[in-house]
Amino acid sequence: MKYSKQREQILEYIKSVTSHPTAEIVYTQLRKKIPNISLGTVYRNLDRLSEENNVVRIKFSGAKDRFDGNTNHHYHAVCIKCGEVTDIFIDYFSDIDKKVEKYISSKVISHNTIFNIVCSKCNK
Amino acid sequence: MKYSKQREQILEYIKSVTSHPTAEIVYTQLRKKIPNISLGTVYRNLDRLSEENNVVRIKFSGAKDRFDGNTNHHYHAVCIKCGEVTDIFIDYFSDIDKKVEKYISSKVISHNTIFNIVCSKCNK
DNA sequence: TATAGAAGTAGTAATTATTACTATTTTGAA
DNA sequence: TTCAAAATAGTAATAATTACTACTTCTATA
Repeated sequence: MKYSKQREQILEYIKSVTSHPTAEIVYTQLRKKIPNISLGTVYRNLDRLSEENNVVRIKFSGAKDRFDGNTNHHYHAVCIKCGEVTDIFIDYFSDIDKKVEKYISSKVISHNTIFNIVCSKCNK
Repeated sequence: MKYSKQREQILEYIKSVTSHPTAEIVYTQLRKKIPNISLGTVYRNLDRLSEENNVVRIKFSGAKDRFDGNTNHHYHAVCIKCGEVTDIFIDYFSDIDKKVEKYISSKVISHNTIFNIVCSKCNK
């Protein structure tokens, strides 16, 4: 993989925030520094960076993909009112994989869980 | 809600299978009975049926939505090789919601979990 | 039973998120 | 320095779904 200024800046931006931005948000933010960067470049690089586990792609059902610079395992919670995504730093629930494995008698590789919450702001 | 032959047939089909079909699969199947049914009608009715909890919409990350005629709570497992979706009839893990609730001190409404597996066919 | 108008449909166009394409530019090993 | 491989900008294409519109079907009521 050859160096590029665009990819460096994309990674730097993703690592600097905890807001789980979409590709489009990354694009509009980076245009402040690299005015003629293209949306395709952002998509392509986020793709490659997540392939190489430098960022995490969070696929939400029915919504744009979001990206997370924190590659340590954690869960995500999404507010059903405002859509904000919060990190949940708790251990991986390996016991539920075992339970399911027993049920289907096939290998369980992993699980993806999103918690639907009402965030403190929206609860007022 | 007014009766329609199309909606009746869509519901009947969904209730008769356990294959978790996509809207498009429902469409191609129903064309055998109602040759000029339109894809938009299938989408609209699956939408309404799931709004009214007569069917369950399963939103997979990065894949087409699938529909399930079984409205009793259960989990789903998807084979990472062939994409087949299997029902997992085990109790809802309410304890993990409580754990997360404690962590974020906001109300947890529910969680959505998909298990990534290798099905028995693909394991050979 | 006839009918009016609300709700539903078929067929098509539009939208949204993402990926693909292409001509040009950048990178880095020799 | 050079030059081919890899990356980019800008645009076109794709895929899933939703929206629109003219026509059809239901069904409550006269």
